[in-house]
Amino acid sequence: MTKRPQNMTILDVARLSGLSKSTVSRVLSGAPNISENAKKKVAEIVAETGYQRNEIARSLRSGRTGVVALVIPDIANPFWADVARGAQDAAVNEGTSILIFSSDWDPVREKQHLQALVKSRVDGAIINPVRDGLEDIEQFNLPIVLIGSSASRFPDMASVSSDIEQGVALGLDRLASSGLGLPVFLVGDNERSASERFLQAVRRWAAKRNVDCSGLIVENGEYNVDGGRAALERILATHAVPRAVFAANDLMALGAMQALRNKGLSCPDDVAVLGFDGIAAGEVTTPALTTVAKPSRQIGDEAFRLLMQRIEGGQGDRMTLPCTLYERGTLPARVNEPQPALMD
Amino acid sequence: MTKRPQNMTILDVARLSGLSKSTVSRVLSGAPNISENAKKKVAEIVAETGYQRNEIARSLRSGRTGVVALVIPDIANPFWADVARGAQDAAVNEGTSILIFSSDWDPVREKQHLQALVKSRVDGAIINPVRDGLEDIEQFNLPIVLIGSSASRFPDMASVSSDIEQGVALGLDRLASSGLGLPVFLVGDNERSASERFLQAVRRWAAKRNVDCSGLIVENGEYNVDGGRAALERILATHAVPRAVFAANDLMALGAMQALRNKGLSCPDDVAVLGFDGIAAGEVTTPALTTVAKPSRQIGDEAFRLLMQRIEGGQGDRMTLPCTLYERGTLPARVNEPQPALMD
DNA sequence: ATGAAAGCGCTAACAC
DNA sequence: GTGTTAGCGCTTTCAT
Repeated sequence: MTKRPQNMTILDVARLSGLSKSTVSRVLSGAPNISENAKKKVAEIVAETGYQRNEIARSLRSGRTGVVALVIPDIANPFWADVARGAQDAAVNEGTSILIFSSDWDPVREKQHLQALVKSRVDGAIINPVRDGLEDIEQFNLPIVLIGSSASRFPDMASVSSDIEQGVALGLDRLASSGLGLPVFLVGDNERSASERFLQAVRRWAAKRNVDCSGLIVENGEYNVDGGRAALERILATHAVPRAVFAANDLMALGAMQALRNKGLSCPDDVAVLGFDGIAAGEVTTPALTTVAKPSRQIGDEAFRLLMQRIEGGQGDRMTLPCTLYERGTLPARVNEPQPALMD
Repeated sequence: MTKRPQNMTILDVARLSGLSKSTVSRVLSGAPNISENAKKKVAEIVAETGYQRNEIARSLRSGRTGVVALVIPDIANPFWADVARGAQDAAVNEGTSILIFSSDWDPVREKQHLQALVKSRVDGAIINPVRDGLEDIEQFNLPIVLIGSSASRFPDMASVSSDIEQGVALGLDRLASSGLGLPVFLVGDNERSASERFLQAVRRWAAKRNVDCSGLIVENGEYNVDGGRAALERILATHAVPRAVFAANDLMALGAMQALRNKGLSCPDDVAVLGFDGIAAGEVTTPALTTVAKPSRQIGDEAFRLLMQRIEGGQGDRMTLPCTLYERGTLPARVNEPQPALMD
């Protein structure tokens, strides 16, 4: 009966192999200048006993834990789950684990998480800040990569975000190509800065295309299906039926479709709906949701890579990934020539 | 300019407060028999410097990391994301962090994760095993709580799962109450044991209700929307159009709805569809998916609690949570009296 | 009530 | 190439 691997220390391996602690340690970390004999001996003992290095002790010396944190608003939201998946996949190959924190759009919760995270001594963190409260974390000079639209507010930090401006233009041009005018807009209200950036992109697009956007109809709502439904219902109650709805995220777009159905309005014949995210749930509705897709997995993937660079002492820059259009069934066919893409 | 909290040690606090290392440590861990003066002094210094205990060093001594692992097939699958959310919420309150591993239905991946997890010296793990390979982990006598249907294969381990048998009966009774006969079944094939349990429950129900189930039509498919669509398409190609489809999970049920639509079949008038999971995406389809819902968040929540009990040295038992029916739009109205519930 | 000292399991100088 | 030794930051006897 050999010792439980759990309780074996490097000292036991040393004794069993007739070598010293340090030599065993060297073999285990693949240091150069080790005799074949030592390597073999250690390998034997390890195989025999199932010994595993205690990573905690290693961490204590090296200061690195092999764990990074991912702080997102809601793991149960498909978009964020996809981002997590991307980061996760990238991390596995590096032998790194990911600690996921859902802040649930709650700044207090987020703060708790941030504290928990520096306490856990993670090597770095990928963060989508709910609000602007990054001050607490900045002082710990922990390697950080920002994701999402708040990146623009911290110009000196590494970040990866999707190109909202390009995405909005993509969507608005597509709407225009169906001969629809400016749509009404549904934006989330627990992601203020994201909404602002979205609307700003709309105005910029209008300016470039010489479209009058003085009478923009915008409704806020919670960042979920019910929020989208309620938001469109409010618009329907107070305005003429719009020709098109552009939601700043897919969940709200799905809600908008429900609101239309409830009113007996047909989509896309009466009202066109355009989403923003590209979540899988948009494929299963009738009609399927046409949407501007953010590269969610890629965002997670690139953010992780950037973070690793930063951890390794590199600079890690800012990255903007383009959006693409998932053409499905909630827009009418095109009637105009597609516009040339907007360039800055 | 005070020292960076990151580099401050308990020794610095000791020096600054004129106390000894040990006393400071005692104050910090709330030990009894400390003078008010010492408490005050330490509190001051901590407030002043922002000192934080190094959890890694603590872990090294105490053997506990304050981190638990959650191993699930796919974080991007809404059902599992919900489970994760439940566990997460429970963990926050306990000051515990959760390491999430997606095995992607891949036993090799899972094995990697399991190793990574014992290396990280987590305090315990909540696991939904892809296949039967739990041998590797059992030897580490790490506190473990199983979730999902495989729990039944490890009768001596703590577990929480949903009551498949009751859920299946619930669904089948509901189908029967609409005057529909036995449905065709769509089950996932990368979750063998779950599928078996599901079908077994079907047979048990048939026996209890005196229904002939000799000619059961069952089709396997990947555990996702496309898998469900393809599976039903295969059935449609080789059999008469069934009156009802019962999918072992919601994603496949959604796929089934797509297959029907593609064939020009109406749901629920031509074919009824019943799902199993209760994911949010089922609410947004037209018609919305009627489904037997597993208590996903609660599963995560209870699993975490059980795990904590086990970590604290308790036994932690086995727990089975009932399913409920989300009555939505993919079944025709009831025509028969509801059957009395099945009892064992 | 507090201090001194001995480790937790490992790595990294520093010797030889 | 390998062994010796001194910590990493903390908790916990054991004294006092």
